[in-house]
Amino acid sequence: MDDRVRQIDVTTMQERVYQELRDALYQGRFLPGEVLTIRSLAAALGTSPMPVREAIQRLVTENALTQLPNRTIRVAALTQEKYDEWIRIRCEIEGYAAARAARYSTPQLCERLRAINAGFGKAIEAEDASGILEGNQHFHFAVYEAAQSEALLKIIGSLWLRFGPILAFAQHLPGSVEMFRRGIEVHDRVISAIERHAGKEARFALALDIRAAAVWFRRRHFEGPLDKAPAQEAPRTARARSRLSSVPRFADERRSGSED
Amino acid sequence: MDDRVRQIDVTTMQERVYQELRDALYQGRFLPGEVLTIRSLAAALGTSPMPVREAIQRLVTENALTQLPNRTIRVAALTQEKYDEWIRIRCEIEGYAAARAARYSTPQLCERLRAINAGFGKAIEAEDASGILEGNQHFHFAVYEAAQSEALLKIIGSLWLRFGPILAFAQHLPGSVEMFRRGIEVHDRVISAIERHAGKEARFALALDIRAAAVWFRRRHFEGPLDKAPAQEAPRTARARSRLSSVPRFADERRSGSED
DNA sequence: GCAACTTTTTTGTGATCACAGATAGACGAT
DNA sequence: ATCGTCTATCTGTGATCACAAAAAAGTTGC
Repeated sequence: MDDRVRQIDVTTMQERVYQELRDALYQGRFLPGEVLTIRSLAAALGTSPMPVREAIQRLVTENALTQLPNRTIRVAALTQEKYDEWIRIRCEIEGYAAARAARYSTPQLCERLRAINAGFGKAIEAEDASGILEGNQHFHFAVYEAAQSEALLKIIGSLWLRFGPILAFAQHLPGSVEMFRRGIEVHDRVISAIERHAGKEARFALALDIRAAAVWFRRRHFEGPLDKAPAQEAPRTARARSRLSSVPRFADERRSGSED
Repeated sequence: MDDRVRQIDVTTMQERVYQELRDALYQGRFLPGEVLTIRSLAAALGTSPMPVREAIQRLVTENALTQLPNRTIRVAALTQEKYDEWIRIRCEIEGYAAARAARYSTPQLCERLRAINAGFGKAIEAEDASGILEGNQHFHFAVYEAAQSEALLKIIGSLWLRFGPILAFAQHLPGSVEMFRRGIEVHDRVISAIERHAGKEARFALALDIRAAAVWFRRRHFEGPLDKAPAQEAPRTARARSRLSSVPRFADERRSGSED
């Protein structure tokens, strides 16, 4: 009716705080284990503590933040066991999303995915660390959106939230570029499977992508030297058995007479 | 040190409010779509509005409650599409939990599951409506706990939260006893698969259990006459194809050239 | 110099207040 | 009788206050 004024933001303060904290976590602007205080965040955001505490509580229920018995709030820090646990869950759920994407796939979707993956490749060649992470996220969520399930997307979003602070480390680790470069091929596999409506293959390829990155990162992060510095030289090159045809598996998964 | 005093509850008010609301939702004490107001809940709980609003926000992020653009809070109501969507996700995630339970299964676990299922059967024969729901929940969560993944258990808990208000309807629908009686057999299948460490079978059987109940309920609830009364006579008996050997499927799942 | 104690500050939590938007009911004009 | 308006009430939201527990800093005694 009247275009002399623009639409303004009508969302609640709390919602905006929540989104801002969420973005910050996604992008790794907070370190794992870092302590957050309501008042200091409120000051930084320019609001009163009120919206902040509600936003924080929401993030605690999503497991993105942890509340110690002291009631101190920290950014969730993953032990190796928890890490493995969440990775397996991610493979399952995000694999399912990929399978559904394959069901609903269209030529337009595949074209879009290829374009995103090409951009991902460009960022890798340019060694643009944050661009790499962004491109990877972009690709994955393009697949998940194609699953056409709002509920699923929301669940996956809260899964990713846990890995944001950790991924921020990854970009500073040596060899990450080579790691992501291999990711391009796996992404291509995912696209190919989606294109052929091959749900099972899409699921497998996507789980492979998650697993490969997870195993790579786990080796540097958890099994490396125990210094505090997160970006030390990782001595081992360990290129053995990094062909894409076999799925890397965690230790306790070496077949126990069952298949899953 | 001093046993003249007992341990008291040191959790925060907000946490207790959250748990209480959660229990109420689980047990179907709130109707789907029911409007909740902070102040009236606070009065009913005997606290100030403060802890209530935080607890409510948490439940909103879990999708157990919905916040309309008016900012009114309602108990989440599922459309048929959303219902189907969530059921499929449940099959996937809870099926995965069953597969993991099969991996870690012990004779003690199977014994326990059989005992729980026997209790479930007793409640059915006694036509004890709330006992039936409780027994069913008990069985399912015993399986999920056996998956030995805290993270997974939490996710599943929030999935179930959405179905609490709906399940409360189910117990008043005619024919629910027969429905649950068939559930006993499926539970037995689940147990058998877990006992044999057959992950794939456990996953399948558990998904079957969810699907069978979901399809049954969907028919009465969404496809029935559109009167407001939730517990009217369901005219159709529709016993066709209710043998346990075939998985009931939703309309859009009749194979589209892909498998998932 | 170091340990134990005391004081001060900081932190999360709960209650209360203030306010704007929404809702419903009463009232009045047509 | 019906539609619109106006008012009174209710609801969620944000800010501020009050308080107890914890942490940090300072102080004292040996």
